[in-house]
Amino acid sequence: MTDSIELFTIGVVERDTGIARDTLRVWERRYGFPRPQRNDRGERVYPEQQVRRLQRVRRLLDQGLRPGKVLSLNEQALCELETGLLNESTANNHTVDEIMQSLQSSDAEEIINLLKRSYDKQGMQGFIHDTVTPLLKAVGDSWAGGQLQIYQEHFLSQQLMRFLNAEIEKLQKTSAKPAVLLATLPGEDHTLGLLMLSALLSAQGLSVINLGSSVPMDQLAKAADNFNVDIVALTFSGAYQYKSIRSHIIELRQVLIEDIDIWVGGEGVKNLRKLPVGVSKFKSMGSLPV
Amino acid sequence: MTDSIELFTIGVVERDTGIARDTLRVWERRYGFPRPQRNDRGERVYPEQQVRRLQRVRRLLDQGLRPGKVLSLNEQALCELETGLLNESTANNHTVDEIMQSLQSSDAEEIINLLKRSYDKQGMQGFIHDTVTPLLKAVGDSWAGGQLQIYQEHFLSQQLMRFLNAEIEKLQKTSAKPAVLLATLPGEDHTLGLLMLSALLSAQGLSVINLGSSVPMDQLAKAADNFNVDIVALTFSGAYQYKSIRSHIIELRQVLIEDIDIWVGGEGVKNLRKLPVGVSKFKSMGSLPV
DNA sequence: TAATTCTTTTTGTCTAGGACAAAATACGTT
DNA sequence: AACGTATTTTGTCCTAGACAAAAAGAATTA
Repeated sequence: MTDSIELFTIGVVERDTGIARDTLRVWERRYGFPRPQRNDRGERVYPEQQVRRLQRVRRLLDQGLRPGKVLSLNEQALCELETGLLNESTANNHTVDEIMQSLQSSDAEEIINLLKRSYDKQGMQGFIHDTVTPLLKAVGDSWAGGQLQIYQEHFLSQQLMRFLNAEIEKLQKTSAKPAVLLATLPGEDHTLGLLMLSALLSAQGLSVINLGSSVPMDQLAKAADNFNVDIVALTFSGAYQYKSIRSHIIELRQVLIEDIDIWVGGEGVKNLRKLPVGVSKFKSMGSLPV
Repeated sequence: MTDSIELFTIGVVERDTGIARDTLRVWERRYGFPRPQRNDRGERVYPEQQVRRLQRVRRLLDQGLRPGKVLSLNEQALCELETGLLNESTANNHTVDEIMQSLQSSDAEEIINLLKRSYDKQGMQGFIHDTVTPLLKAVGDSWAGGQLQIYQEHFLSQQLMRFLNAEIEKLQKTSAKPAVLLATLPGEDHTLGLLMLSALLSAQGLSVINLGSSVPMDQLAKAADNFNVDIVALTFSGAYQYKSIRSHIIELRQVLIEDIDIWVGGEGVKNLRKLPVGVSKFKSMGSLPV
């Protein structure tokens, strides 16, 4: 085998980390990291280790930390920061532990079985609240701790999405009322959260129209109008800045007909108090303002 | 209302056309198109019309034409070139027409019914090949022609995803062989294509592990190893940087064990000719190299 | 305590035109 | 027709500065 370390060009790193070229270069200039080698042409080439670290950095940034804080850290400080963000709320949950174990051993079948069993036992509300939510949290922590590969996270997401979609399909009632329009605004990619909500609402007999992620506001308004819904529900992940969330909500309230209620939820709106009239907040997936 | 034309920054154009910034700039320098305006900061801003044309240009490049030929053309010559290459494949398809109509009138129920009926009649292969694929094409054309709202496209995507996921869930067989790993590389978001493929393969009795979109290559290799699959299948949409697809495939071939076959498909690889040993291409969703 | 306003700092995106290798084409030979 | 070589085409990467949008901090109001 070769003992040369694998090296990646800036284009590859851009794709694999989701960080733009220009940003990679300016980070190097400002914070001293990443510090790629150069090939014979004088072009940046990034060793694998730095790419990995960039992926970890990105994870932290997605959680709301700022580049200035994260990028100038050494390895040890970065680790501490990561573990510091681990939520200790790992309330013992047997099912979650089992699923995590199956995930570690790449046992696809077992994961599916465990999910099904858990759902059959708990019903939709319990399943989402007591299994899926803590499971996702456990996955996030595990990833930050380096015990989980990205592909394992992807795999689990896909399994969950398929499972939820399949159940929604079964639950779907025609022309039930009230009708809910579900979406996230541009910049927000968390499809899984939407699906969870969609499943919950469907289970409660509501008619759900899920538009998926990254729907521009004008489109949202048009859709609400044309589908003739009673409620528009949005989710905001923690990465969203609360100030812009507020203004977005206000804007949406102005665009929509008064008759239509607005529901907002997700980590991003947790600390939001005063809301415009006609806007409700659901704190957890369990407590919907139905 | 404002009568000002909508203007897009180079970053947005990059996203919407799949053409890299640097490429957009160098085209401007070399061929004189695109020729964006400048804002007060001196930055390029592209009028909507030029973005549309860039998308058309991309289609032509994807069909094998070269930038030097296409970019220096005037509007009329471009049109002639396009009509010369027009696929006459707009075979009348009643189901597709019906669905498009329901989409226009925002009739959610009817869409679902039509999909189900079509699937029951045709089976998975026929459904994907004769309904979904032409439907997506129709949606694309309709969108390009400005007759369809973004939200309508989103809505249809969600319906299709749910439907396919539900069917896959039913079809799923445990420990069937051979096993296929499914994913797209980073930068490629077209989840729906993956789902279609996943459904087809499942219907043919294969065991499918779908990792979803944007999986870094190293993760793909690890996953293939840990899940012990026989085949890795990737899809590339037309929006993918066509130049880089080949090098990606070659890279993947080097990373994977020889025993594992590689399948590639999607609009992006349509015009790819020479492929490395151990790499197969499936042209349409119907013609899988099983 | 929570929302609003103002100021300062941080951060990502954009610019220029040159350079160069990889891919595609054209040409010449067996 | 198949292959090797020369030429053209084409995409990606470079530098270092600029600047607005976003976020944080400070001060004020309800």
